[in-house]
Amino acid sequence: MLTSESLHAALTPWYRSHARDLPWRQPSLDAWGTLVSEVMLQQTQASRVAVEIVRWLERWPTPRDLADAPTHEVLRQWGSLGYPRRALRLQETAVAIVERHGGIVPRHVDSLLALPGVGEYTARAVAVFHFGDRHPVVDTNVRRVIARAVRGQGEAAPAAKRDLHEVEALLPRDSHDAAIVSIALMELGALVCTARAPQCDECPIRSQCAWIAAGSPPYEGRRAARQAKFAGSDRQARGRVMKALRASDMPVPLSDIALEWPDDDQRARAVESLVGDGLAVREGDSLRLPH
DNA sequence: AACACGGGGTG
DNA sequence: CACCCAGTGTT
Repeated sequence: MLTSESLHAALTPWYRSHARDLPWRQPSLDAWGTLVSEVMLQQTQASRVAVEIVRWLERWPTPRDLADAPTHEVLRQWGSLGYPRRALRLQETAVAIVERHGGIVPRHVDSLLALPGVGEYTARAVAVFHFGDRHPVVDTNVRRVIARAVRGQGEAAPAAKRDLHEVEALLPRDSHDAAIVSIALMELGALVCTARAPQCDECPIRSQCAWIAAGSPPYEGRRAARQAKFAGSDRQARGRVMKALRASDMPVPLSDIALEWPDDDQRARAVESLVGDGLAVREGDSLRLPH
């Protein structure tokens, strides 16, 4: 049986001895650095973010710095981290923080949630990991650990609002202890209770795990949607166009873009959607990054 | 609730 | 090669 007390008791020493040394875990990191890290970590692996976050914060250490940067440089620096709309939203967030909060990252979840590109996960991650407030922080790792340890299921069901309440019920009363439980649940999901081949032998909550108790049965319930194939997709086409735009200091002729992605219909959709997203600007017969 | 949205790591 | 990744916004 797993309680908030037993969970905290098992996770705290495990986290202390197993936590990875990642840039966003430096106690000296400020709220802005934490926020930028969390945005980069949205759907991008920690190992890749660990490299880029350092360079990013050296270049734009404060919201004001990023707010004042040329957008084409922001998109170039974002590079191949993926989902470049995040870079646009991050700069918009920097502007919003300057305009609405005097350049200071807000502390409360509601204010954080109001920032572009900041959702349920990111808002709480900043409020908890930087400011030390008490909130459930639910990412894909936490959903999987809870699915197994509490519900005895091999994988997480599709994300839902109820996940927040389920995790909230497992948090210790003390906000500092609650923050440790949250970060440790995420680390456990990343290192031990993994999606593919969980290392149950190494797990600090093995004795409390409902999935182990049930004999580790295969998952029967409704699965979260699988991502569509990337190769040959519209997403890949967009990515290829963006890569060409990042590589050039000048507007890129559409005829050159055609060499990057020969399929006419798909290329047209990619260019159209990138322009619509504000990631690219048409200039005559060329395409360029926004200024 | 279901999709679109990058690109790379991993078994 | 299939699956997965510290999610968010839109429909």
